[in-house]
Amino acid sequence: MELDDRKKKILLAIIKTYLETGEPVGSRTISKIEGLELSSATIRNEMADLVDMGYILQPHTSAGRIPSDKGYRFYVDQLMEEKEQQIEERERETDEMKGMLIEKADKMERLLKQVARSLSVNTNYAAMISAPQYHMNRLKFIQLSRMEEKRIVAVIVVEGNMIKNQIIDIDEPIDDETLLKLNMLLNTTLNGMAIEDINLSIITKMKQQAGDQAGIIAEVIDAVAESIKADEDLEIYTSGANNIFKYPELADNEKASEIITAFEEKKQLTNLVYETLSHSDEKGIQVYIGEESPVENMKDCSVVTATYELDEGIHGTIGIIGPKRMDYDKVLSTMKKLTTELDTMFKKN
Amino acid sequence: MELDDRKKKILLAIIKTYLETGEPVGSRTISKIEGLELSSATIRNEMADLVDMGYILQPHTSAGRIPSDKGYRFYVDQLMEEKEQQIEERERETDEMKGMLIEKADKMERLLKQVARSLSVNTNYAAMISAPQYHMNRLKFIQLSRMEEKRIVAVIVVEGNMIKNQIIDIDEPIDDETLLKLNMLLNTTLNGMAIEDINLSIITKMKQQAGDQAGIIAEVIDAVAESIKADEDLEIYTSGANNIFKYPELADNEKASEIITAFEEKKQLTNLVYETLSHSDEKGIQVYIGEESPVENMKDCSVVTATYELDEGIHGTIGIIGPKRMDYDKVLSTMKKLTTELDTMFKKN
DNA sequence: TGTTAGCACTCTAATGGGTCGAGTGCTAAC
DNA sequence: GTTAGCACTCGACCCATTAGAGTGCTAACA
Repeated sequence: MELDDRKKKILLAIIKTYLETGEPVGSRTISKIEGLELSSATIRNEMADLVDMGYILQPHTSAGRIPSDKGYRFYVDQLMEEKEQQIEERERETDEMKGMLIEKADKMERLLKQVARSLSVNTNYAAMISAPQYHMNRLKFIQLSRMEEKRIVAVIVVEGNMIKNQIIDIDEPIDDETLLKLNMLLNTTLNGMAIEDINLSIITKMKQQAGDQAGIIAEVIDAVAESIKADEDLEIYTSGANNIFKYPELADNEKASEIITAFEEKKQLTNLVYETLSHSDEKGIQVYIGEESPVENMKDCSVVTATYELDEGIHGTIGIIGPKRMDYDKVLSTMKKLTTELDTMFKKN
Repeated sequence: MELDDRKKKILLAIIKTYLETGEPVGSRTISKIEGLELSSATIRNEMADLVDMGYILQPHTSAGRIPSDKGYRFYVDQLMEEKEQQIEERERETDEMKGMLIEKADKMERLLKQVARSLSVNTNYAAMISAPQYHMNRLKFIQLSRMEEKRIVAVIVVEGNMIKNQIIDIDEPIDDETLLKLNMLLNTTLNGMAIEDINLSIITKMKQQAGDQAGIIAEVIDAVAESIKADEDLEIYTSGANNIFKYPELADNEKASEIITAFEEKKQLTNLVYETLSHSDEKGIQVYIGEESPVENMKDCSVVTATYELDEGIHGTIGIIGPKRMDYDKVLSTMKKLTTELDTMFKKN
């Protein structure tokens, strides 16, 4: 069977009505509301077809219909196409929502928290944001300083001005000259290098150049290298998890517990971020409906994600988690505006 | 009316039974279980008295009784006294729960997360832990390095080896000599000082000593001072918030939402930490029952907190949030063990 | 051949009565 | 002061009934 024009119209009408009311919609409702001017009986026949084709579901025999995942998918794809075509309109809207953001964020962390908060407050869904991923990025600056006699602090700055610290305990004191030499060596060798490209052979080469294979210098170099390579946990900030209680279909104990767990053990969200980043070239915004979700605990939700760009090659992810009958229209707009705003904001800094 | 010995016994029996079953307990239950050997009728009379005195509640006329906040308070106080007296016994137990903790934590952050997790998993309640407060603490080391021509990175180490970073943009280049001088000045002036004691007059004095009231040096000194004084958000890690869904009395939408919100907007937990720290000299562990809770959103829970000591004057807080009918006995033991273990662990490092 | 009116049918949600059982409060006797 | 005994209360559960929304099917219509 084919999804002809009339079926499409009816399907969209069903979904829109359901998004508004949250209740199964019957044939009479559609027959009245539409510009289609068809009787409820006709609608019923078409609806039966749509059920067969898997776009809508019948909770039980004598109830109305609700959209299936496939139905939502159809709706969202439709919506995305429309969005594409009204870019000029967006310009205007961007101004309207300026107030939505972000007073003055001195620190990245605070900014991210604010963004998450603003997202959840504006949409009434749960929101998350990941700190930008600088993993693929280049070293910019390394500095070792002696803090105490047998203790060095290493400061490592990465492109994008993110800073790592590491305190290194050494077995015997190190003199100023050696420290200076070591600083020079580290900087000349490593600056400008991608973290990924730092490997054992480079480290060995450094040790050789330092002329000391076994002593303190090797020790320090190893510690620095380890600290550089150390996989930082991907920082993720969340906001508005409590919003899920506003939607009865998510608010029962079991589902709520699953979602809350996912939010708390950021690990699952981390997967979501990686998944999003790996697809980020395709399109700005991605929508995962129900079973499509890459996060096991969110199979009953819809998840909308987008990437923002802090700087060449430094990406982060924002996401919204809500019920499947989410106001996709609003969420997509909000996401699009927000990412654009973030992008321009970062370009300025 | 007075709480005589028999009433106490009955009250305790009621509370213990309720803690086990979670259901209102009737007079017959008590009359059977007890070593008191009283008939249910007698128990009933005593129970009526206990209701009058506010230690227990009657959900409705023909139901059993449940403890009131006042009742729980009585029970917990009782329990705390007992705990005091069995310190020697604890030695043995400490071994048993070694496995509970903590493999090898390279970073403070990871350690704290592990502790929180271990707490929530072991107790089946929600858990939180605050990073140690180093606010009242002393500066140990300051280092300015030039990163780019007009950009300096400041590294500030505080007692307890906690590190702050600050990138400072300056208007014009700074030469090596000045930077060195500045480093010396900052370290000689500020090292060993409590952060609290750094005030405007000290900063002004530094500027005078540097011999430059308006130029780059003043600029840098100001930036460093600001960074030192900047109030870091108190870091709080949580775990097992989803545990609240295991307790029906907390799992309805409204209450769950409140608790989850408190966990997510760490602000309320911050209050809890401050409250606990301000009382920490009284006693190791504190129990807040229902209305006693300093956190508005947790009026339906019980909250158990304790402080740990990382180093002289550096304290943190751990907390457990659960239903009022919490297994106080177990929670108190776990807390006590954990704080001791944390204390010794930090002493070692 | 597609559309529609009509009607029997299905299923849920809501309502109300009836029963059961746990537990109380009170009284009278020990 | 303690206890046995008993009437009473109240929620939990079960069941039958009803109302209403919505369907699916058939037969008639354009």
